[in-house]
Amino acid sequence: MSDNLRKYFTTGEFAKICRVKKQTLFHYDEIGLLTPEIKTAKGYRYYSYQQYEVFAVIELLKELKMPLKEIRAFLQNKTPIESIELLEQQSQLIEQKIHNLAHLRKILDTKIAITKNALQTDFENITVVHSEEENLLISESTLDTSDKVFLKTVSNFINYSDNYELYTGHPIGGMLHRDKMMERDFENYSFLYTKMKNSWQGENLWKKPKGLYIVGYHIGDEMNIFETYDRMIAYSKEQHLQLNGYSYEEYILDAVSVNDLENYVTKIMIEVVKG
Amino acid sequence: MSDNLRKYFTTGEFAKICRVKKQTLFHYDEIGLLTPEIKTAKGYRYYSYQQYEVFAVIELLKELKMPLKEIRAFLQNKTPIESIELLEQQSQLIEQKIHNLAHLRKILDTKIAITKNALQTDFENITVVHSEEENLLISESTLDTSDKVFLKTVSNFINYSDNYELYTGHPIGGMLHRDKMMERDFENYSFLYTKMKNSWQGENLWKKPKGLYIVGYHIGDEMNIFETYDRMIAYSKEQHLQLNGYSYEEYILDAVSVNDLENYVTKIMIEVVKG
DNA sequence: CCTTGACTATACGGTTACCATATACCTTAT
DNA sequence: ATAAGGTATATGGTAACCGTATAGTCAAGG
Repeated sequence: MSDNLRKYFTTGEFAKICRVKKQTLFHYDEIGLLTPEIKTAKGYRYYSYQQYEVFAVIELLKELKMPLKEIRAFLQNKTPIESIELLEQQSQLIEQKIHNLAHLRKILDTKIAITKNALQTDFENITVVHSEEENLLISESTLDTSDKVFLKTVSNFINYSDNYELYTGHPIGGMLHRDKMMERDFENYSFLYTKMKNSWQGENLWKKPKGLYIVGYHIGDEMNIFETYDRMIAYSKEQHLQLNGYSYEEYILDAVSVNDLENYVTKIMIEVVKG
Repeated sequence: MSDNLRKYFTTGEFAKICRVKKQTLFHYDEIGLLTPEIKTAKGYRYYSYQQYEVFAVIELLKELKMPLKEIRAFLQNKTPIESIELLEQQSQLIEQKIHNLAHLRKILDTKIAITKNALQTDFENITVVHSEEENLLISESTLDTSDKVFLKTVSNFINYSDNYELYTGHPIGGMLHRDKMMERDFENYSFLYTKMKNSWQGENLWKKPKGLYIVGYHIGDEMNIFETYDRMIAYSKEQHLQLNGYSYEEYILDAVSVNDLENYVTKIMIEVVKG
């Protein structure tokens, strides 16, 4: 190795330090992102160990999803002040990302909890349970709307809950009024809803009342949900319970945890009173 | 719209809800990741609003850098138990990512602080400062080593500090012994170092002693660093200060914040005693 | 000094997850 | 019935690489 090549890494060595493929360094050289400090007449590349710092910054910015072109533009043309500005922006961005990841984690944990719960449930049994008050986020009314308006409402609802980071992993359910149930108009939901953390206060909030609910599970296509409603209504009569307010329907096993429509499970909770 | 197409979104509508391009949904259909619930004879796609939940999960897993193929495999072939397992893994993974991002942020903030500091510094002035004890992580000895061994040591040092997440954004500096300074053997570092948080305890720790240091700044290529050393040594004589222990050299402006080698700035701190 | 084995560079094709655009077709509102 | 606007398919392009083949280079040992 000629004298002025001392203390320089070859591409392979430098790649090992950086924990990337040689290819990646070739690529970075090609696009002018990170060129070796020395390039011999024969085309051999030599990197100084100080260049590792540059590589580390590239990696960092890449991790934050900045395109290589932008990283190059930044590295090629900057003053210390511009550099500080960019780095401060990125620092902020990291904070946002952490926040976002924490939110994603909450969603995952909710989904896990719901699925675990479903696994311990006997879907054949109809039961009566006492439920505490719950906070629900609800859509605009979807009662007796045209399909078009219904879709618009769904769309608004999803966007709203996404915008305000209100989606917590709980499924989007439907509220069916007792009257519609009696009319066997099972698809005519009054509202869509999704569960909120109990502390949340805001617009479009619905307090699902505390009290007695008949709980049943419908397995398979929602098309046939009337079958389960029939069983539950029959049960209510046996138990001398009167339907009251709304029925709350939500998937507890869906495409995320099972394969076929036949295995989907919808939980149905109908508000009732003794009488 | 035929009767059984009611309450379904077209590709464009669904794309809007999902905040992606239609193209993306075409793509997902093509690779069998998310196929619309209904496809007419004419090839028109219709998505149910429940499919949004599936899309949301896909997005989430994608965010965690899972390849679409794997997401598809997961969605196509699973039991609730497998599903829970995977989601729990991902939840863990998010924790790691958050941890990692927090670390990246620390690195950024350190670099910002260093650069800001540099901007307020007059590089022409040589000063004497009293410095408190500092924790440094140091490499194996690089004194009088061959170039090859030196490079191996650098490589080990970088890997070590990366492995243990000890890289905090502080530059990798060099420690030059007084004797080598006097011999004008300016490239013969005894150790490489990088600054640690003061709380850190572990192997390869060096306590940079508290006491007096002559501080100077070298602008440009390190090749000519002897010029700055000469000025500093002359200054030490004027001030009746004796060189003692080591000189600590580190970049405070490098390729990350300035463009050309000529604008790089190396901070030099030489341990001294009155005498 | 020459050979040998390990390493290097270049080139070319392939991959993933899309985006843009052109063309032809379909739907719905008037 | 027609126009406006939305849809599907096809094709080509992009980013940031990875894999592999080929040929050239280096450096250590005999």
